[in-house]
Amino acid sequence: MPDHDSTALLSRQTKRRRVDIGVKRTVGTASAFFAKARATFFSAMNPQGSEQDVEYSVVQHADGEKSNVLRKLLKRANSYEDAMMPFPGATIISQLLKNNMNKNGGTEPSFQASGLSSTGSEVHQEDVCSNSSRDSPQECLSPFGRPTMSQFDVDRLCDEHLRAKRARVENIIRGMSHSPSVALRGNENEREIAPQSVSPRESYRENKQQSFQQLVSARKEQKREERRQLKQQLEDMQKQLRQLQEKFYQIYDSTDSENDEDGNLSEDSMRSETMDARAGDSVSRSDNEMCELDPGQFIDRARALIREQEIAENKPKREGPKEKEQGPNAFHPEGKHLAETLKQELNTAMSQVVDTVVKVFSSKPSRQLPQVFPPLQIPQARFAVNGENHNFHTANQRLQCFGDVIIPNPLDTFGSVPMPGATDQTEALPLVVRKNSSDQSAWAPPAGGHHASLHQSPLSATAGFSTSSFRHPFPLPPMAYPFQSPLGAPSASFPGKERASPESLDLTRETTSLRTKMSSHHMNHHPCSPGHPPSPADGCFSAQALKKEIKQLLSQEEHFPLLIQSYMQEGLSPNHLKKAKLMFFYTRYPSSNMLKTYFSDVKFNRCITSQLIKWFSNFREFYYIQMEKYARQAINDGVTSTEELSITRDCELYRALNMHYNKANDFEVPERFLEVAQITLREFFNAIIAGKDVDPSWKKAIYKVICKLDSEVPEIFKSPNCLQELLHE
DNA sequence: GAAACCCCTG
DNA sequence: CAGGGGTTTC
Repeated sequence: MPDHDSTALLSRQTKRRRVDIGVKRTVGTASAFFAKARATFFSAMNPQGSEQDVEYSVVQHADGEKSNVLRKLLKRANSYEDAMMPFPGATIISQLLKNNMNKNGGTEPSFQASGLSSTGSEVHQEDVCSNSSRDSPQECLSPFGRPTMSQFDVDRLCDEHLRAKRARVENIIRGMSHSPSVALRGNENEREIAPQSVSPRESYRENKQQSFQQLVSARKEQKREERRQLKQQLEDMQKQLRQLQEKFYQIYDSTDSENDEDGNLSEDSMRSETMDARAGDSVSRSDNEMCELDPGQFIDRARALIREQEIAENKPKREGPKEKEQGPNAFHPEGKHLAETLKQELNTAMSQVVDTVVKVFSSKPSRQLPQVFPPLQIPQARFAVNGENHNFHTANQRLQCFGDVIIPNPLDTFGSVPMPGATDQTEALPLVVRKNSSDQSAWAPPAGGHHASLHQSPLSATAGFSTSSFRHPFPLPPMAYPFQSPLGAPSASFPGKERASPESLDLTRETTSLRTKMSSHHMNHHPCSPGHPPSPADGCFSAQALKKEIKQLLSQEEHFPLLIQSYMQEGLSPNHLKKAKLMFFYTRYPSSNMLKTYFSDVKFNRCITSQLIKWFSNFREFYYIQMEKYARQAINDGVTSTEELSITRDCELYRALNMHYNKANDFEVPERFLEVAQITLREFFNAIIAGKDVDPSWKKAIYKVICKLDSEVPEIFKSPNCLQELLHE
């Protein structure tokens, strides 16, 4: 027997790994992480609702400003905390007292408007006062501008002030630990403590104010704590972003070492090519601003690139022809284009990460920010393109060039990013996680629209469009994330999904491979903007240009073996499974070398090999089970001669097999398979008739026969796109 | 002893 | 279809 199988050890090793790699766990952890961060974030930011409105209006409407979102958020977290705590020793109580005194002075129009901005020095004063008011009461009062009081007045006021303060402190404590109603009763008690300090009417007003202040204060304290947590989490995110940056530049350099010394240079050169003066200015300024903050700088860079891409998109007339001419031109050497494409793709993906992080914070509108914080529309804007959209092309290039391959995003190397649960993903993920047809419910975005399919195209998954990536803003690493293209049952499985994105029908027939439709579907249907119907332009791109670029890319393979290899799929997709099943019609016992030949788009490792072998092992298992079953059935039916056993395309056995390996029945089963099946059936029949089935290993003899009946698998199966070609025939 | 294979289970 | 335990083969 040839070495068909290597499952035992390999699978033992790899399967354990698969279990550890579980997507769900990663999703869940990341989800929890960011949900927490988001909650904390909003809690901390809510007090500044008005300012935030402005901020996120900018985020939504001015793409140019989006680049700074995260940095601003980080900055705000800091500045807000700074404003609240100008001095480490400033106690919350002293702030509360200060607020009360401001109230009494009638100088505080609103908490948000002036409470923070005007408190710096006053808080200090209050702090000093609370610590040393007996020694220098005037200092406490000086902010109120009454330096000419007599000593008696000063003493009296100070005394009153201290008593009132004590009462307020007690109230504050009560207020912090009781409901508002309870706090109100506490205020009433306070009147007994210091009834003589103010008139009943004033006292009532003051108490009212105080109760409000207590609520505000308690909330402030709570928010401060949350803010602290947020800050910590943001720091963690910064750290992760820094690592992303490193990886980014690492890849960046490797893809563009031709004319660039480092990532900055290459980026600058890119920018100079496509940016106009205005945008260039802002980006440069942005970059300068970000020099102090690495992750922020990184974010800005990624976003600036996106912006320049968008700017480029707005000039299709100028940019399109230019792109097309540059390929053949000497101005752009062979491969430069690919490098550019890859760079843009990298940048796009990076900014998706950033967008996703921001979106995590923005996805859950808070009470205070009901409408001013809509979901970002970045991805859609980015992919709502015309035929010249380079970015879209690059996205599709990957999908097209490698057919059903899951192209690991260059961000793969972010596997080292210490995301919780995101272990070193170098092996395949769960082989075929879901079935195409039976799992449709998983595809359809739930009513909410926010828990869209977990099955994303590699593009959308890594680009941060999807809920899945939404849950792990840092793209699920290398993740040979199964590309759920329903090629297996195109006609059957599509309608339901297409309903959600009918615009994908706009795709030109030329490129309407089902896979392309799927990719388009995914891109159009990212849940980032559930309430925003995708633009009809989303699915419209130039098939010609696409094909051209695909050819160009393919022709450059030999120049970029490493790049191409890095774009090879690290996992097996449902389409690979379907392909394997079709191949089973030709070969029941493929060697591992053969598998490597016919699955050349897969980056083979032990796991992949064993996985494929296991697939065929499972195919054989089903095959032989059917044979045995049918043979026994024939015997029971009174068949006595193998001559009576024949397999036609009408017989039950064939239908069962066809249903299993060719479910959609869109592949014409080769005649040879019928012959082999018939031989197998007769082998089983004869063995059973001869009573060999009493031997526990009686099937082995049959296996030995059948394994010699393998025939050549057609060359077309060596093509990564063989499914499209086969099914179009 | 490792690899290949078989068988069973979920 | 994946996983794992048991058995056989080399």
